[in-house]
Amino acid sequence: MPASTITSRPLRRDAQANRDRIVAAARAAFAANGIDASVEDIARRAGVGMGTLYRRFPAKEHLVDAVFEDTLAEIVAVAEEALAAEDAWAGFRSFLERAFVLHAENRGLKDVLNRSPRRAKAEAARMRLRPLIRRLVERAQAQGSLRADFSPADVPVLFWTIARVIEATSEIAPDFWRRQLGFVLDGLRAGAATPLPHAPLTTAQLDRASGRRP
Amino acid sequence: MPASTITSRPLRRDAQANRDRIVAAARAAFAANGIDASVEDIARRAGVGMGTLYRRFPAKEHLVDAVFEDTLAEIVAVAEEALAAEDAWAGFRSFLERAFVLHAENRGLKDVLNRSPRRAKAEAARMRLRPLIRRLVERAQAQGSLRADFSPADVPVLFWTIARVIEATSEIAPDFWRRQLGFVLDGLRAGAATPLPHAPLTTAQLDRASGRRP
DNA sequence: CACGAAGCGGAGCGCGCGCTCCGCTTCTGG
DNA sequence: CCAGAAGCGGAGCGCGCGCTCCGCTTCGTG
Repeated sequence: MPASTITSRPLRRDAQANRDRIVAAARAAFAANGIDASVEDIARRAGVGMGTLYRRFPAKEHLVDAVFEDTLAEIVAVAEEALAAEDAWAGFRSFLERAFVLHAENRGLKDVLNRSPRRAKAEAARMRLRPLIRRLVERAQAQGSLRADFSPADVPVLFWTIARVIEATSEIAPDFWRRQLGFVLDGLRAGAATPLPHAPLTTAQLDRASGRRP
Repeated sequence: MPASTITSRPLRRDAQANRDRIVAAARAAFAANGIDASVEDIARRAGVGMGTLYRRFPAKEHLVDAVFEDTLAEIVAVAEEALAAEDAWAGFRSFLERAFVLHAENRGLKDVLNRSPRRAKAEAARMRLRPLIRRLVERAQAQGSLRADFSPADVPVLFWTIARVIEATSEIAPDFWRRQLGFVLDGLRAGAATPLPHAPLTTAQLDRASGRRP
């Protein structure tokens, strides 16, 4: 995987090396400090000046896209693998667990998935994910293991909640989120179901809720 | 309730009126925009200058304390009332529900409860709350309704998670958080219990997790 | 090897934040 | 009623952020 994008002539050798160092530094910074890691910090870690960084990535958002492209693809892959499991409950559960491991490894991931609309790459990933999640849910309900009143639209809500736990505890007890997920999963089994006091979010509501930072 | 604090001579009449308007404006601003509402915005809403505001409240934190004192007391009261219920499960549940209603009504509350250490009033409220929560939990476990492996230290985690849902949805579907709480509560009933993959947080870990903003 | 295109560094801008400073205004007790 | 204590407004400071600009350096091709 030699250069940036396919368009435009290849970069000069030194420029390409700098670009790689910038992406690596950004990956590390975003993983450690979340998406709010400062551009200046990233440039310093990469050993380049601000000008260099901004010629390659005209806005911070481009940098974010470059860094998280792989991770987003990985989430999709995790969902696809989960669909291949014979036991639908195990698949559903493994999708959640593996997706949260990715969150725990990279503090910036939750910001990319939730924050501010028009993050093109993240939007694309969400679109690819949506039908996979629907099938994971419906399959587990058909097998009678997942409660019938659970909705695919509840999955993003699970992400909000567990990501919050990871945010609070990842440096203190990195696996603690598994406990909270345990409580929730116990509440999602068909046998545990009790009538719910509220309907799931509609797709439109979810879209609105996923891009808040007024 | 005439003046600011008992200490020092009473304020001049106009000054006291301004103080009241500042607190009211701050309450509205924090409720609507969270604790990050700007001081300038608060001064504008109150119709006073920055100088006026800062004479009365030498730092934003003092303003926060003044505004949230009542709400914190209310949470404690809610816990005490919940302890008076005969059915321990109903008490536990009603404590959570009423505390989350307060969160939903005031976007700033979660910031006050979680953010940055040494928020004196909030710390005091946490201390008063801790034994009440312990009794709520142990009582419900003794009655056999709450799963035995739930720990009082898991209650703050519930607050993190449901507060996150409220943050995302309060303007879109103000009661939606009740759905997520429903899933979780179903997982907390004794009958739903399945072995958990992680121990609860220790008190020290909770303290460290409750003051993050690096 | 020389020279133009490409790349580079980092000082500095604009913004919004919490907060300060100080010359002017208003209340109130004797 | 009037001095002076108390209160007041808002321009402006320092900070950290994302981002820009431009004079200098380096690459690599003819």
